[in-house]
Amino acid sequence: MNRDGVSPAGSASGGRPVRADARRNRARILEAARAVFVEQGAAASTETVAARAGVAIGTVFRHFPTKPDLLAAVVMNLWDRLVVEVDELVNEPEDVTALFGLCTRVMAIGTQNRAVFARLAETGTRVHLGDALTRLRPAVDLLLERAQRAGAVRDDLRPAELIALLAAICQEAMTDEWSEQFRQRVLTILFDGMRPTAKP
Amino acid sequence: MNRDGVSPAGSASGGRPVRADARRNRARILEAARAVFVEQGAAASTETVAARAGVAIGTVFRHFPTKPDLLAAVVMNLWDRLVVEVDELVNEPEDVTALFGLCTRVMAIGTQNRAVFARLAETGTRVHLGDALTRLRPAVDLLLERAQRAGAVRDDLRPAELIALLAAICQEAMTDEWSEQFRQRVLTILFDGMRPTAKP
DNA sequence: GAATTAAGATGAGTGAAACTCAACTTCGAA
DNA sequence: TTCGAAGTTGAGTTTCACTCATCTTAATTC
Repeated sequence: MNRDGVSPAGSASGGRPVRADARRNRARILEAARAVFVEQGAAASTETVAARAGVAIGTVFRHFPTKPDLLAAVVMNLWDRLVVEVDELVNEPEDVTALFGLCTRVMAIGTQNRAVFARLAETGTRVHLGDALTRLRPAVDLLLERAQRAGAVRDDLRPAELIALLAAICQEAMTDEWSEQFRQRVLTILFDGMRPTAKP
Repeated sequence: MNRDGVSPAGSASGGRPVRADARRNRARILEAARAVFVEQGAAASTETVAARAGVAIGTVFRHFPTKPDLLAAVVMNLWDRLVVEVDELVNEPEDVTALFGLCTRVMAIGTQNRAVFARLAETGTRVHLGDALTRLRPAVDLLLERAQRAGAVRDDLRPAELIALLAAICQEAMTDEWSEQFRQRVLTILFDGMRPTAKP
C-alpha cells in the first residue's frame, strides 16, 4: 500500500530523483480519481480515471498497482491538511486542552470531505482512517502527556486507545453523515469519558 | 438490501407462502457463503458459493441480486443470536445497569464472529453494523430509560447516540482485531462518558 | 549539446467475475 | 390430476482489473 499521498519533494528514497513527468502524472491521477469517485462512486472504472487524468490506463497502474491502492492514496491525500493543523496545536505549549482541539479538528476535516468518504463507503470501500491517524501518533503522544500532567485527562488513558476511539467515531460519522449537533453530542460523551474520574 | 437473514417463518409479506425449496436454498446459500468467505475472504466468487451450496449461480442471484446484498445478508445473520440475548436482559427489570451489559454483549458477539468480519473487512467490505443494531432500538430505548431513571446514566444521552457510538467502536474492534484487554479499556472510557457528570 | 540509459508511458490484449435471461422444472393449490 | 406461478438452471454477455512488449522521454555523462 502507498503511504504518501503526493511525494512532497521529488526523490525516491536512495536512488535518483523521480522524473518530473512522473510526479506531474501522479498528482493528476490523484485529482482525477477524487473527482471521478465523487461523481460516480468507488465503482467507477480505472479506465475512466485514466481518461480524466489524460494518461493511459497503464500509467495509473504503474503509480497505483491495485485499485485499493488508488483508493487509499486518494483518501490519504485528503488528510494531509490535518497534519499541518496539528503541528500548530503542538506549538502552543500552554494550551493544556489542545488534545480536545485535535479531536475536534479530526472530526472537522472528516466532515469537510464527507462527500468523498460517503461516496467511497457507499460502494463498499473501507477507508482505513486508522492508518491516516497513525501519522499523528507523535503529536497525540505529546498532547496527551501534556494534558495528563495538567490533570485535564485521566492518567490511565493510552494514546493507542484514544486514536482507536477517534478513528472509530470519525469513521462512523463520515459514512453515516452525522449532523453537526450529533457530532457535538457524541464528542461530549467521549470527552467526559477521557476526563479524570471524579469519584474514586 | 435485504433486512432479514433467514425469513423466520415462510411467507413473503402479502402474497402466498414462500416455496419450501426456495427457503431451503436460501438457508443453504447463506451457510455456504459464510463458510466460503471465511476460507477465501469476500473476494471469493459467487460461482464458488453456488457450488458449495449445491445450486446454480442463477439461484444465488435470485435470492441476493448483488454481491453486496449477499455479504450483507451473511453478516445480518450472524447478529441474530444477539437479539435473543438482549431479550433476556430486558426481562430483568431490577437490573439497573443492564444497559452496560448490553454493550458488553454486543462487543462479545462481534468478537466471536471476528474471523468472518475480519475476513470480509480485509477484502474491503463495509459491514453495516449500524443496520444490525437498529433492530435493537426498542430494547435500547427501554434499558436506557431505566438506567437514567435510576441515575446510573447521564440524562442527556439519547438512544441514537449510544447506538452510533457502540456501532462505531464495535466496527473498529472487529476489523482491527482488538485484544480482550484493549476492548475492556475502551469500553471503560465509553461507560465513564455515559455516567452522570460529577461536577455540574 | 549529443550520446546514453534507465525510468516512465502506452494501450491492445487477457482472464476472471458479476450479472442476465430464455428455457425448463417443481411446488402447492384446487 | 391438472394448472399456473414461483423457482431453478447454466451458457452467454459485459464489464473490469490488471499485464506486458514496445515505444518515449527526462535526466545524467563526457
